[in-house]
Amino acid sequence: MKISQLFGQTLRDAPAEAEVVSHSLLMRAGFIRPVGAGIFTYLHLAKRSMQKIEAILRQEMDAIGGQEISMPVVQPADLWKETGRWYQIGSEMGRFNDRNKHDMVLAMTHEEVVADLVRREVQSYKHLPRLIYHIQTKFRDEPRPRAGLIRVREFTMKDSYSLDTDWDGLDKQYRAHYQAYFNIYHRCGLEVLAVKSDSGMMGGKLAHEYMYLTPIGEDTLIICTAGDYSANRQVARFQKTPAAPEELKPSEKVLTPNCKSIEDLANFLNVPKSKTAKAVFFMAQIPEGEELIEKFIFAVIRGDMELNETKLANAVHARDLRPATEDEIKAVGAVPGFASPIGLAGAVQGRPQTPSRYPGSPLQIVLDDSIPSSPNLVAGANEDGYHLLNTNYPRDYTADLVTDIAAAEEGFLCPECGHPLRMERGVEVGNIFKLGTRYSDSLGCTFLDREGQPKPVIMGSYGIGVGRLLACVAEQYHDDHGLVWPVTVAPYQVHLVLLRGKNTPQAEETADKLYTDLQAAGVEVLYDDRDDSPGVKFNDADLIGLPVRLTVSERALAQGGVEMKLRSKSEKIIVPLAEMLAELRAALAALEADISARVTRVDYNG
RNA sequence: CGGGGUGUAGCGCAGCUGGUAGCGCACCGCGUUUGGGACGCGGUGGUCGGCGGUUCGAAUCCGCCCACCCCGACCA
Repeated sequence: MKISQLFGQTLRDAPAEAEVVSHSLLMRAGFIRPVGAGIFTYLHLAKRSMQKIEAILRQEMDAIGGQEISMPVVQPADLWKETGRWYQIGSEMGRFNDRNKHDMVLAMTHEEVVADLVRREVQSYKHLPRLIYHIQTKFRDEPRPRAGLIRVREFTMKDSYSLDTDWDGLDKQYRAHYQAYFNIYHRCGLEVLAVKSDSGMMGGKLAHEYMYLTPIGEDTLIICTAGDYSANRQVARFQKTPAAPEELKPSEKVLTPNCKSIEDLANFLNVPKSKTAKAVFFMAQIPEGEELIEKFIFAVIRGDMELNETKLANAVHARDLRPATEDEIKAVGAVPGFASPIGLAGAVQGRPQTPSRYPGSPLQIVLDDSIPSSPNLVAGANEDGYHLLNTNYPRDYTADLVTDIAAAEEGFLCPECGHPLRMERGVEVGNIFKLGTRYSDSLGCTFLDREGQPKPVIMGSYGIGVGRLLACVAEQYHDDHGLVWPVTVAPYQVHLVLLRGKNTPQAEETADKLYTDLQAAGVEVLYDDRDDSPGVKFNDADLIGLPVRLTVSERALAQGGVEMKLRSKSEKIIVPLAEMLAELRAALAALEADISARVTRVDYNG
């Protein structure tokens, strides 16, 4: 491609809204252009890079037995009604009516269509296992698109779906993806970490997210400093510091004016926060059969820890969780700032464990598992200005559920080895899910086993966002002058710069010939044949960031050849024309070898 | 959805004590330049986000709306 012919141009200044470096550089280098919030046009350079990534995706998917298909972006809503997600998913799903007023869905993922396909095609265990995948556009009406290609509304994703007769088969395909995904990222030069994650709206059993660690990431990760454990903070476990055993003391009401926070309370009573119980209130939407029931969730956690909403939502099987309003808190008989389960109807000893006849919403009391093992805690008295000393579970109150609902923090201890945990930010560049029978059950994907018995197909789903991956590579590979693409992702391999001589046409003729010769030899060349000054051309070359730069000029020819320079290095060498192709191939091969060396076996962290 | 911010030429910005819009870059033409974003001369390009109001007169003041960005909520 000649730059003089290239559609679009580089920008000297990035648009003011581009805050993260990948967004800014991809804009300036002429890779992407915004169309709307979270919606981009990919210009030729970006398109080529994405095609490189897609080729890697195809190779790695094919290598683990995948077969590529293509499923539609526009789908009838009926399928989504069958799985219930039409109702579960909120406004992030693009919906519209076709001309016959039928509800239609813009694909935000493809489980429904896959499952529908599977129930039509798979009848026998002989049809399994299979792995199908496609690379397709998806639309999610994200509440807040941001950071250029990192979080967009319309994007291209590779998603694959494994189909198995049993859980061992799923595990096998899951592990195959686990490694294949590392291969994909490593071949793109990207350093990632696989962490255990919440299975969220996908449902399912086990999930990993692949994280590119960066401060601009939206996810918070908990990572063991000794390397034993890593997880998304949403599901991260940790070792809770046990409370010292004590005799249970009788509870006692004390005046605690204006002590509405744990901080105030601990200071006022001069006790550590770990000797207090903190109450947090939510309204949860919980599916019961066909219906959604709203429940008041009364969560209690030791005062030295914070509540983890994802853990709580999972514990009560809530579809949606929001903080309760002050009125809703009062309606269950609790006093905000001075609340505890003690004395609440439904929490009193001897009462039924699942109170439902309460004014307002049904009440569910959930204790963090730190509470039963911590004696003599200070808790609210449900009376303005008063707390109770020495409250003890289950002596003083009951709960519906005791489980881990605590949020991991920097410095907490690793659940595996006890070393301190650290927190990092990351961008999720892919994920793998053991779906199990979530979609097989709701859409009726069954096969007949050897005994002729119907069994549900066991599914897994696995996704990688192509544009986000590209953006993360740009985040990892750039310098002050621009992008520095890994050779495997670069839109072209070589940036050929012509500096026209003022006296003779020799440089131009040489560059033109080199351009056609390299192309004929199968080298991908971007040829800067423009009539611009050297500064402009070099700066653009640095900005676009192709791995190898060749400069044809009178000066270089006078020195006996063409100048070759790697984008990632500062050294320049003069290569005689006769050796150019061989030298170039060697340089590219060396770059490829650097990448290949990164593609290694990764231990499965299940 | 809550909080904050910004909308003036393709991009970056000024103009905002009201008087019919400007700078740099980019772009077009001519000439000079040619190894790190060159220079001269001459040009093109804007319903000042939209609608309504105040006023003799609105980019500027007021109201409503929209878009975009940031923080949070949310998020396979």
